[in-house]
Amino acid sequence: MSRTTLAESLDQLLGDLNPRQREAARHGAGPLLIVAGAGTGKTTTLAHRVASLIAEGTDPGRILLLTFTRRASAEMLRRVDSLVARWRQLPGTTPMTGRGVWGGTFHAVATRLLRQYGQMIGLPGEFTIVDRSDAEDLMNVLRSELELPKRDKRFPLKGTCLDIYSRCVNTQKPLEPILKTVFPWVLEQQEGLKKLFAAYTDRKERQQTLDYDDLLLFWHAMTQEPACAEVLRKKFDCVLVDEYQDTNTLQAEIIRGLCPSGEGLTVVGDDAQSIYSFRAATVRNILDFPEQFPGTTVVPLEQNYRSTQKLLDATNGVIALAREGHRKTLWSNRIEGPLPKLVTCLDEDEQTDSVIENVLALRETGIDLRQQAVLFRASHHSLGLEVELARRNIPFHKYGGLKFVEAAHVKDLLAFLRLAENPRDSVSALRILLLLPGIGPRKAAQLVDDLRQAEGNFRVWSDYNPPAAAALHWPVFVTLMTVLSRQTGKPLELGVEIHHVRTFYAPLLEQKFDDAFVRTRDLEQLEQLAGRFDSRATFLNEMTLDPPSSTQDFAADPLLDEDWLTLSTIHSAKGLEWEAVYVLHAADGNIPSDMATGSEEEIEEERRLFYVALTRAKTHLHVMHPQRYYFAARGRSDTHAFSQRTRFIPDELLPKFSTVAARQTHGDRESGLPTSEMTTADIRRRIGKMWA
DNA sequence: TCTAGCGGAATTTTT
DNA sequence: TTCCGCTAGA
Repeated sequence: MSRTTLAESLDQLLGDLNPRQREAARHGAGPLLIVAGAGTGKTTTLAHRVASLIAEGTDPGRILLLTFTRRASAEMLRRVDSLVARWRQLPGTTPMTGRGVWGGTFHAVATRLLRQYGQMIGLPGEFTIVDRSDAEDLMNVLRSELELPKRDKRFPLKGTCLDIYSRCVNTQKPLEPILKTVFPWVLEQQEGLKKLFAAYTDRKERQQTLDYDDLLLFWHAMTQEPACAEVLRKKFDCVLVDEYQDTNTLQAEIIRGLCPSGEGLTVVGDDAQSIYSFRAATVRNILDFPEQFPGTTVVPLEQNYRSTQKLLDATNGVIALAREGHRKTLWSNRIEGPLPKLVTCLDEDEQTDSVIENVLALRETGIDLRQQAVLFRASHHSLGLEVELARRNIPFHKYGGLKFVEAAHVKDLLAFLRLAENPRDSVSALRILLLLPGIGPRKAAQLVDDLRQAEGNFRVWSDYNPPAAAALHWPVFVTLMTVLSRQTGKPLELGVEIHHVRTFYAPLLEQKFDDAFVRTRDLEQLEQLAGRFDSRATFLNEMTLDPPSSTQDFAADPLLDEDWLTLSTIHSAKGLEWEAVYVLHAADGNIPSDMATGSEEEIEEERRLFYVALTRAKTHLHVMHPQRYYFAARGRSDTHAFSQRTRFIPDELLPKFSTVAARQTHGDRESGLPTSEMTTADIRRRIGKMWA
């Protein structure tokens, strides 16, 4: 193909982009930083860049595309694929495909690379990954083995220990400064913590498990070791990183290890949307990128394609009050549209009613539930709304908060499979053994040790003489584990394996939980889901790295044509957009959260979080502010406190919103009525008292 | 090994 | 207020 034709075809491929976006997509090999404001077509630009790299002859298998979530990765790869398909139809182009691009989250890519190259650093290929709560359990076991709580009653809890450990690893800083700045109240426990962390590292090594941090840590180690680094560097020609503002020190160092000079490196992000510092992400990565990589080209994207100008005026106003950051003012061609609404409600019940009324009203005008979303700071903020939606039969899907796989019964079931996959996994082994009646921590620990000495052959357990309470279960259990371990006979299909586990586990589940019925259904669904995976190892991998966010996820496929409303934490809503967005609880204490008002940095992060929430909306934005909060115990007390509107919308920003009271936003209510001190919630509470 | 009871700490966001 | 974890006693 001649040069001119290639250039012309590329022009056609990039035809939909604006000049800035095109510059980013066509940029050469030098380090590139795309500062992309909310809704400025970041995904489009990145997808076009990848597609045009492929069009110009880069092997897709030599492109690494790191995204923040699996959802974002799938979307990006889908778009690359369709762009490449379009390019193929243009005259004179050679056949090619967008398939084979290395895409995924840092953790997912790390897993893949470690399975493939881990042997270089002595890592066995069949390691298993433990999730956060498994890691906590292990921390807890070691904590008591080392008798740390005994020595001093105030030794931090397992969760805190893991937080501290994780922060050290992810910031690549020693324990002491971390304790001083982030966990000052446990400074005295420094020695104990050091011992604990050493034991934690040892134990993971012995049982061939990696936690989330290890995935990054080991990948990082490989990029620092000259021989390994060489291999990894040669593997990729181009590395592209999405949501760069939410990477932490370790991740930034991995990137630098892969592209020391910045050659072939593209990062995209928006410092105004950095919301993951609790995971040790640091905005400095994006702010300092040009200094880290001399010769960086910075391309800012400021034309917003998502929202109306009226919404942008308000969101620009909110973020302009931030203390620092790249100043940029987003603008849009979409002039038409309503002002964003600041809706004051008497209390939470009225907030719920108002949201539902408005959702339904917009649906009447042709905006499906799928194009609307309700966003909130903390997972439990949507509880009241969920109850009411369920009562009214309005389908919804909730993202964020407690994951399906974190539920105890699901963890139990997965533990059987984990142990079969990796008999050294003592956390899973302990978990299962403790399920059996008559077996407590002591016996369980002994059995785990026996298994370790027998090098994972489950038949050592058949010699064990169980206490009477476990007599019935024990032989069945040993047989089950022997079969699952695939040490003898023909391996079973994964679905069949899960079925066997379920059969064994059912009576234990009955005993352990009051709501056994619901939980059994979850496990049935898990069995169904397993059919989609080609191996047990992949299945366990996926369940740890990219767990389904709710049981509804299972149903999502067959019901794709059905309409449902999205409920999501603001964190989980990152990168997404809807026609209409409702932000719940825009009151001080919730936004910003009381938990996060300790320092100015924290408050600034809450402000950005609020900004992320607002900028998800394309046309309709409702910011809800309940004025009254009741103190917990329903029915027992009607004491309440009045709330302040979120400090992120101070008086001077009010003109950018239309301020309405919830009761006036819906229906043919008569307006101008006097406001009673009593609300429906009061009445309900009063009635509730009658049978309290 | 299991359970009841007591005292004290924590309460969010996620790979 | 609730929930967690430790301890004591059966």
